[in-house]
Amino acid sequence: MTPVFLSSYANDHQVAKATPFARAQNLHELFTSQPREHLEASQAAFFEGDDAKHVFEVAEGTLRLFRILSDGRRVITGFLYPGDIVGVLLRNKYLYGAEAIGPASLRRISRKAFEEAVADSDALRPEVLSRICDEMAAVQDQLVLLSSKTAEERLCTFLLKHLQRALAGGSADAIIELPMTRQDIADYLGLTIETVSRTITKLIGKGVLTVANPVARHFIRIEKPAMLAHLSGDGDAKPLALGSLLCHRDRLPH
Amino acid sequence: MTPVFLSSYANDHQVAKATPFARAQNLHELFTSQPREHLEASQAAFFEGDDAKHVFEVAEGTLRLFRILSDGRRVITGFLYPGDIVGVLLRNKYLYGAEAIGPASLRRISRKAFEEAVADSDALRPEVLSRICDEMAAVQDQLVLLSSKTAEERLCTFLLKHLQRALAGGSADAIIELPMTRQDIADYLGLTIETVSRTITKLIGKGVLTVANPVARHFIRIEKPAMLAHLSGDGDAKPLALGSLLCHRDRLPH
DNA sequence: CGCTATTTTGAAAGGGCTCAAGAGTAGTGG
DNA sequence: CCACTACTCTTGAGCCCTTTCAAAATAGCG
Repeated sequence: MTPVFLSSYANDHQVAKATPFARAQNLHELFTSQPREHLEASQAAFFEGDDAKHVFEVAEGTLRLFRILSDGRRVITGFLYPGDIVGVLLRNKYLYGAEAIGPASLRRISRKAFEEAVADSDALRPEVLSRICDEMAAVQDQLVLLSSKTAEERLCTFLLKHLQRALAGGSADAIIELPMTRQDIADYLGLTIETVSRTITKLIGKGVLTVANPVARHFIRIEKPAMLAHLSGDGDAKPLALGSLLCHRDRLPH
Repeated sequence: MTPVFLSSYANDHQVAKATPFARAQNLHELFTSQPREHLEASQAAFFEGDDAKHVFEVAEGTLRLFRILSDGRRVITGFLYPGDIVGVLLRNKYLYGAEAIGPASLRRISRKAFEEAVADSDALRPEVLSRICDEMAAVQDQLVLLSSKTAEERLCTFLLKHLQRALAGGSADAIIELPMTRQDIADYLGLTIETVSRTITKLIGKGVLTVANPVARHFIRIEKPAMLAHLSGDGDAKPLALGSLLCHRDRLPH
């Protein structure tokens, strides 16, 4: 929550003239010509309830999306990583706040320009839909996690997702970086910070993971990925096998 | 889970020829010329993992959207009411199953026809976006509910939402119908059926609501709407006042 | 009226929370 | 270099809410 905003910010209407958004072949290109805006740790890009006037793309760093409840509690609804776009799926107000976990930078264009570009482009629309699908799928998974998983399952699911992201990103070893604090993880998983800490300790005890000591507690090495996956509770047994087999005849024909 | 599918089902490619979807002024019109398909109680329209070949509109009744976990537990991710459309926001497979709570009927068109109609119509696209926004907002709210609300708050939130739906629908009195079973409510709120039952009993004890005896337990009269709202935990104190006021200077300028 | 499914109620156990203190990690300045 | 402070994280003990297990009551239906 420290102040000061350093980077210069160019009015996006000027930029809009210079760069014909209509020619963009993918959403990323909409942002490439925009100036990078830098965020300090804990600095917010916007708050819940702000007028949603811009769409942002994360250039560097990690952001947290959060809502503050009336009793002061915070719920983290998701994290944003480089390449992620935020601000698309809403009416007039942002549904959540977004703030940098560490130093971060992003680019923005106005919602108006974004929507016009998407409306005019047959290439962009499917990508928007595709990203929205991913986002919805992620929120649904989170919903399942919160409604029926234990603390250990939640944490393992969380770590597993990060492991998959790291491996997909080309990382050879099973070391994952968790830039967010324990409190962030707790608020994301619907637990307390104490439970997160205790559960990590328990997983270390089981030999599932170790903390990469030297640098910080924010780097974790997964020693037993298979066990992690098993403990995550996302059934090696296919979730839908039962329903499909037992009730196949009850389905509407097609 | 009883079998038998009664209504005749016309291949939607034939129908597509007869009705030019491109002329539809709203999404509802896409379905009006389609035959109604009837569902018995507990009969599924589709299951999680099925190829997502159709988009459905609910004509009558209530459906539940659910996922079955590997350990057999069920999570209900939402309910569908008349006028709701399902099957839009996904890639190739349905992310959840959908089954009728009581007798229900729906209309369908192929995803291909739906997507073509939407792609061709400047009138339809905003409506799709608008509905997706609502859905995302609802899931986000559910996420907050599951991650930080108590059993009583969850149930009150649930009842309040139904009350608002009933009042918005023109219902003069504060009686709401809950067509779903207690087990459905439990699976939706991330609780057990016993806790749901006990919490309702407690709310009756507080005078917040009464059960409309004659017909069934599925009709509930809200005696103290204000208290219900208060107990729902969605703060009469604005959730974002704190963040907005304290940290206004930390936000990115715009 | 009897059968079944759903709901309610009761008692006991458990998992995560709360409260509280201790340990490790920076960053600052003498 | 070492206090000093501030912050994050870990660990401990007791409690509470929800779950679990079990049984009774009520509703739905042939």
